[in-house]
Amino acid sequence: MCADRVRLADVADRAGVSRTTASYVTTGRTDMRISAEAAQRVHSAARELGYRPSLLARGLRTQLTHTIGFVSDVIATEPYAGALVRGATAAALEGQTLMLVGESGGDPEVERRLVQSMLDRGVDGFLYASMYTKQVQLPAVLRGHRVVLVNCVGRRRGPSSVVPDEIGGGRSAAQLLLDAGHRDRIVLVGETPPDVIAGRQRLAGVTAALDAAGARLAEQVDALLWPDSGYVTVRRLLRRRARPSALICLNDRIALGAYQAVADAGLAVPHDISVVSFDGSDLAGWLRPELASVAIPHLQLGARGAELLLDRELAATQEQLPMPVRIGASVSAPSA
Amino acid sequence: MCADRVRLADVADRAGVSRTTASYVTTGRTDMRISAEAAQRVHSAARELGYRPSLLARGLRTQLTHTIGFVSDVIATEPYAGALVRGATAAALEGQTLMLVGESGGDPEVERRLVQSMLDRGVDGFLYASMYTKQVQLPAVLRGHRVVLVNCVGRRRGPSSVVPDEIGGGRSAAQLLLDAGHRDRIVLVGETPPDVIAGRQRLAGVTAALDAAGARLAEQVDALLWPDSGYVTVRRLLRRRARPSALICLNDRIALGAYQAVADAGLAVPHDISVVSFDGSDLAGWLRPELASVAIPHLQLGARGAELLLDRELAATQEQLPMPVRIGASVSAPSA
DNA sequence: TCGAAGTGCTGAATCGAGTCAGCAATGAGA
DNA sequence: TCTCATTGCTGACTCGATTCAGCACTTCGA
Repeated sequence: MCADRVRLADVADRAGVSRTTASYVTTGRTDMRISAEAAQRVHSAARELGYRPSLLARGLRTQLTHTIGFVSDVIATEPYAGALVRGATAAALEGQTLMLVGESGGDPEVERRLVQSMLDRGVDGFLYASMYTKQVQLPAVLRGHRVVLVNCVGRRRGPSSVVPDEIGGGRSAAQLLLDAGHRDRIVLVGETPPDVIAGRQRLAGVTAALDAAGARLAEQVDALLWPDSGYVTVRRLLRRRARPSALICLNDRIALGAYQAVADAGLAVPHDISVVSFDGSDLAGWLRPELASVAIPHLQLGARGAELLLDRELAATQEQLPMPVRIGASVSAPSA
Repeated sequence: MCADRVRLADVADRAGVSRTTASYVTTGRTDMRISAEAAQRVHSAARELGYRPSLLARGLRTQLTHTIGFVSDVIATEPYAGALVRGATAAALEGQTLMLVGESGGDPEVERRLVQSMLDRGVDGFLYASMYTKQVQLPAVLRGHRVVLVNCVGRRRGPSSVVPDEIGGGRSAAQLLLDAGHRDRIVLVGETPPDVIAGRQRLAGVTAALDAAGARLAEQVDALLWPDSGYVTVRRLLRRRARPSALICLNDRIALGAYQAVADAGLAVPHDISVVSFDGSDLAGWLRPELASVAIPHLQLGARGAELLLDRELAATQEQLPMPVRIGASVSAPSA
């Protein structure tokens, strides 16, 4: 590319030392004895020439490229999950490391090619992320390599993983409603399929918090994780004789549908019905009234994942990050 | 990393040829004469051993790493722009190339470090993207390297660039309203600062299309590109004696604010007022009625940018991609 | 005065490929 | 029989770093 790259040899020449000495100085090794004067000369030469070591050459020798791979199923479809990538790149950069990004779209064959391509480039490790917190089967190509799972967990005691504390999140959501005085007319809206951990754990957290307070979940109604499904489901709920006093929606898009259904029914949030939700996406802040939502800490998930991966000794840990509550005006005391 | 990597030497040994011959066969060079039989033996050996060339070593020699760098100001804040990254990685992968991703957050110093780090890793070129279509000053470190600007343009005849056809997009938006019968009570909502090309060109396209049809833009009112600003602005608009018959919002979030203001005023979209917008984000599909929106082709921008970059001969071209119209139910004939 | 220990540095090998110049065998033509 | 291409292949160097073993020189104690 740039033919006139400054090499270590150039620095050595200018400093009047051997390449060996120059190498020891630039890499900051102290186990070899170098006079302070010589070290100084090398440093000056490097600065004057604008020397930057070729990480290709260095990586070839040291088997360390200071580059990691980020492999996920889908990034773009989950609009706000870009924050996960962002957190990871930022934390990686902090550790002088860059990130190769790839998306499989859920296709195992694409995933295999992707991982192989990254290995060909000598990556130091992998972040393996999924967009919904779920249990995954680590692909065979990744076995034997440094991997940190982000937003997903392996089957057995596999590699390290970082996930949101969904149970705690569920508790927080329930607590918001309990604090406002809701007791037994609370409905959870959203499906909880077996492989998606998030839903089941949130449900568990909600139930636990309600039980502990002597309250109870009136019902769980299924809904796909999209606005129109939330709309249809909540509209049906509101037509019943006994209207819920509060809804816990499994994500902000369902909550958007719920808002629309509530408005259609001539009711108002939170006066007639309170709503809390999960995601903590921008959308929550755009709705009127602002939606109270238990946030998925995307940025922190990515950042912590990268930190764990770059950590010298990678003990197999399963970390849970807190889900902060995004406060909103969508909760008030139950009416009627 | 994995100590037991299969090297070219292993393949050569197994095939009973020299490393040179093995190299010529695996890289598919034909200018050196190799018997079909020997080539066959090398291919078999490579397949049997599962040989994958080290792109580190190859890159060191050939100055080609099949890796590109993606540098942008902000990715995560623009939720749907992740599609841009996705399009770019997909197109790059198509060309056997992976992408290093970095975000400067708008800080020139971070940007410089980022670019340098990528250069240290021997990237073959750069995609330099911004999240709003604007004019940028190419950072000094990038000068002299292969660069394609994505969603932004340089000052003079600089490197190649790919941007949406914002003028055409403006035309499309206006045409939607013209077709529905709107003439002279159309208001454009959103600010058009000098450095953001998108806004100014959309305005130009809208005006051109209206003029051509003998219609005219009643007014342009400033609003920040967020829902609450849109809400406040549109609410003020609706209180006037002469209500607009249609709004052209500069993005979907402003349109969301507009929807809220319309509902608050006891009016309905599109019966009392039509709305078209720009972005074509998921949000447009979530609103009721669905929002007609002129889409930013994020996926195509990224993909085309990567294609241009990987193209052997990189002539300096300025490409404009069409902005497809996302149809919706937010437009109807003017009432009153 | 001599050897041992310590100091400061360097030559040459290595990582895993690509690449150039040239060598040995074969066959064709004079 | 003696060139002279042509065919098929290989040895040795290179990319730009890291790293090990060891060399020359001083200093110090006996």
